[in-house]
Parts: sequence; C-alpha cells; structure tokens
Amino acid sequence: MIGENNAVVLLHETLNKIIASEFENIPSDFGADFEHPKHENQGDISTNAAMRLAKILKTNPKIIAEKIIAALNSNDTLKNSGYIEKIELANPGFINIFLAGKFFAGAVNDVLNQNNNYGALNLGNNKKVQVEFVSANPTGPLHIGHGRGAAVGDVVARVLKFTGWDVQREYYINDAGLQMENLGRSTRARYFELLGHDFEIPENGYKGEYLKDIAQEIINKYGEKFLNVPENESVAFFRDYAGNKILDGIKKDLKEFRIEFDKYFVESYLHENNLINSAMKFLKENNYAYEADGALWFKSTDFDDDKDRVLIRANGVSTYFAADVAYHKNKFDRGFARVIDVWGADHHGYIARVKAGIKATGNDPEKFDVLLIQLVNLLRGGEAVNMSTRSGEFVELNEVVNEVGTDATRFFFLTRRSDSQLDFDLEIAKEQTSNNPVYYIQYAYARISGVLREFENRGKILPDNNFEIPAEIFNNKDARLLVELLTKYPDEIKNASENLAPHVLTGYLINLAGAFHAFYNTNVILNEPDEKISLGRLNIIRAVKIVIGSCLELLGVNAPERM
RNA sequence: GCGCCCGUAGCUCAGUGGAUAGAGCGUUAGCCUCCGGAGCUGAAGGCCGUGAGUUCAAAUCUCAUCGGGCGCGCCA
Repeated sequence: MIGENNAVVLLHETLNKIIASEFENIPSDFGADFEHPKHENQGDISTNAAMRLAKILKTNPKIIAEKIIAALNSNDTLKNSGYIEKIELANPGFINIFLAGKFFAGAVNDVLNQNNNYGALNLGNNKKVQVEFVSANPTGPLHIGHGRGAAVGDVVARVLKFTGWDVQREYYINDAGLQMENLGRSTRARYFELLGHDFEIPENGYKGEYLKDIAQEIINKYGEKFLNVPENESVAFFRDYAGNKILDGIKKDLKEFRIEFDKYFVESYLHENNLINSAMKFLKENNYAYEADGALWFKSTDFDDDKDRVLIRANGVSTYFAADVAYHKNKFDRGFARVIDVWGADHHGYIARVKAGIKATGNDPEKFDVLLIQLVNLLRGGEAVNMSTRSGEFVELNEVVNEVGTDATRFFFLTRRSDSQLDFDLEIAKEQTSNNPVYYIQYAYARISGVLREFENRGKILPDNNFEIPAEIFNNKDARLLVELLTKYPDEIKNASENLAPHVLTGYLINLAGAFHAFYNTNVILNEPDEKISLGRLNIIRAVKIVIGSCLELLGVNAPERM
C-alpha cells in the first residue's frame, strides 16, 4: 500500500483528473505514465502524457503540455501539499516535475510508518495461484540446475504472496514412470555388486555412487534375502526404498536452501483416481483425440501446436504427456486462478502442447505461465568447473551450498533473468568484499544496524516515525537519490511480480546498497552537531534498513545485524 | 528444414516505445585526526550483430539477414 501522503500517487491522480476534465475524446483507459528521469536537469518525475495525447488529439504536444502544466500549477491539492518545487516543459513535450525536500521527508515517514508492509501491494486480490517448481524425480540428488529453478520458484512465490496472491507451492513427482523403474533396477544391481555377485546396471540406469550407499543400507537392514528373489518381484521394493531415501535427501537439501513446499503431488495419484482415463475420455468425447496406428493421438494441431501428440502408446501404456494433460486439468479443477510452472529451458518445446492440452480440457491457457530456467555455468576463479554428464555427475546443489552458503547461492542464482545462462563463480560467491554483491548488501544492512546500536549506546532515544525531517537535508544529492530509490520500491515489487522476475529485486538491492554507502560517506549522522539534522538522517537510514530487510526477505537471504 | 531464446563497454549482464543507453568486474587516478574503509569519488572504454520498415520518438515493435544456444520421440 502506498501511503496517502505519497506525492507520486497524488500527482498521478491529479494529472489524470486534469486530463479527463480539460481534454475531450480521450480513450477511457488512457493513463499517464510516470518515470524517474535519468538526468538531474529533468526533474524528479516526468511524464510523456502530452506526446501521447498529441497523437490522439492531433495537436502540438507543447501546447497540450502547457495546458496541463497550467492546470497542475493552479491545483489546490498540489499547492497545499508543498511537495512540488517547480514544473518545467522540455522538448519535444516532456513535463518535468521537480520535487521539494518536503516530499522526500514525507516519503521517509511513509516507509517508517508502514514498516514491513511498505511495498506490499494487492495485485492478486487474494486469488489462488499455484507455483510448481523443482519437481525433480527422486532418482538422484539435486544438482545446481535444480537449485536455480528452486530459488526462482521460491522467490516468485514469495513475491506473489507479497503482492496479494494466495500462493501454493507444489512439487510434482513422476513416481509412475520408467525412470523410477530404472532407479529400482539400478539399486538392485548395486545390491548384487556389494554382495559380490554378478550385476549389470541397466542401459539407461543410474550410475551414481549414492546408490551404493543406499544398497549398503538395504544390506544392513535386510541382509541377503533379495538375492534369490526374481528381478520383477523385487524391483518395486528397491524402487520405493531408493526413491523414498533420495526424496528425503532432496527435502533436506531444499530445507537447508530455505525452501519448503505446501504439497508434493505424485503422478500415481492421477492413475489411482482414474484422472488420466477420464481426461482421455473427455478428449475423445469432444473429438480432440483419435486412434491411429494402434495409438491414441491428441489433435493438438487444432490448438496451435506443430504436430499431433501420442497420449496412449500402441502397447497400451499412457505417455508422460497424457499424465501432464490430466495433471494440469487437475490443477485448474483444484480452483487455481493461475498456474505457474518452472521448467528447465530444454523443455521449451513442450510448452505449446501443454497449453494445447489446457485449452482442450476447457481451461484458459492465458492463465498458465512457464518460467524457463537456463543453464548454470559453474566457475572457480574464472575457470569452468568440469561438469561432464558422462556418468550423470552434475555438481550437486548441496556441495555448492556447503561451500559458499545458502545466502550467496540463492542471491547469485537470482541475479540474471531466469531464461538467460548464468555464470556462477564459486570464488566470487565466497569473497567477503564488495566484489560480492551479497556481502555488499548485507554489509550495508549491518552497517546501519551498527550505527543504530552506537546511537543507543550514547544513551539517546530514537526519533518518532513522524519526526519532521528538515527539508534542507535533501539539498544533498546523495540523500535525494537514496530516498528516491526508497520511493521506487513499490514499483520494483510490481515489476517483479507482474513479470515473475526475481532479478529485478537483486538489481534494485545492489543499487540501494550503493546509494546508501554513498550517502553514508558524505552525510555525517551521529556526529552531526545540528540535532535535527542528525535525527533526520538517522530516520533516513532506519527507512533504508526496513527496505533492505524487506527485499532480502523476499529473496530468502539473511539480513545480519552484525557481520 | 521448422520453431523458440540470445547478439548492448575488454568480460558478465540490466534496460516491459521516450530525452545525453546503465551496473558490476577488469584497467586507471584519488579519498581514512571522523558514526563499521567489508566503504566512497573520478577517468578511460559503445555505429545496442547488420540492413530496411513503422513512429513525433526504436536497444526496445515488424520484416530480412548473419552469428551463438536449444527444441522438434509411441523418451521423461
């Protein structure tokens, strides 16, 4: 919620009112865009409304701008606020608004009063949204690729919650497929190996060392009793034992990575409750599926897909895709107004057919978003870390977390758009210098905390949230810039939420921390002789602390009082 | 061949039609009698892959083209 004495909102509303009353024949959905100009001589807020209106009204934009400016200048609400210093017209029709120190002082009061709610928005109207992420099959430990998806999914969920959505986090497990079957056979092979018998790991089996540990555990618990059981009879046991064990490990790794799910959804649920069959039946009845070559095909070409897709193979076994059609139908049946899937980027070819499936089963594909997560290139001091897929030995998420910590790992995973590749340098992530943005930001937070501690050590009492900050403080450009960034926080949240883009927040934090450090270097706080100036600056850094803390919380990164 | 993503400073990348395209790293010149120097300030560095088009306005939209990645299975 943006504070009522926020000049941005005041201006926005007033300007739109003026446009509505001064000009005719304007589309009802016309709303002026505001932005923070890059250059000091362009004011603090500017709008291109006159240029956009020029097109509609077929009039010179400068004439329109002059009319708007005159109306703004004579507006009583704006005059009484004392927030506006002056309004200028710039070519070819920009309206540049210069704000007074009083505005910035008021903005700081807003942050302090709203505290942890500052920046929270109601974009979702408490509608239900599901974020499904990670969803790695429990056939092996999570690798760093999963970790990036985990961080992105988790932060998207946090941001959606902060912007008024009712969020559910879900992890989907394909426990019914061939992969799990392979896991069972691979574990059984290791069991035989450890007991000194002939063994053969299946062609598409899992060769990782972790299965030896699990096989050893089985030997310790159950001895040699499975040596004489035929493979087809014992594979289910090995599959379930290994799968559960690995899933426990995944949950443990996720917990250490500060990620918890509301629900683990298993594919077998779809089979047991006949949901796949009923979805297939629905498609057939509506003429969206047909039989050919002994298989059942989905007519996805009717829904903008490249080609039709097999749902049930000639051998009678349903495909992964058939389960996904039923699964996504089930998601919407569960009442989600919106469904978000986080996938590895190599699955992008799959989007069109899942959307087709959603549409064919009677739901709106517009309510479905896929976030694609690109590769992570792991580096150490600039050199690529060998990640050969030869034996499935990706670097495990857990190894990275153990080496550089959860905070740095999460933060680095979130510094780039999720659909572009990411270079992750372990040495930089471990560094405790300004080279490392995590420490740079955490240091700003700890530094503010340190100043506040020192203030109290001197036996002083914190100023009230509504303490009137002397406007002259904002004659300093570092102070202006810092508070201007605070006023942008709700916009950044909105941007991150609407575009499902966590990297917006990491970028914002780096800027905010930088602006704070610059401010700190040029503005003496505790040792400032003028008491009111000192307290005013103190309240500014208290507000900065709130926003850094809030944003770090959204990223799931710790905000330390001391370092 | 068809489809999707990406080409922006030496490197890694921001930039959802606006003014003089930004940040970090790297290079380089400076700032500690002072609240946390784990910090700050400055400089150098760009035909935004290329060519057309739409627009008052294009890194951003359209088309073409060249480079890089990925996907196109009765696999998951």
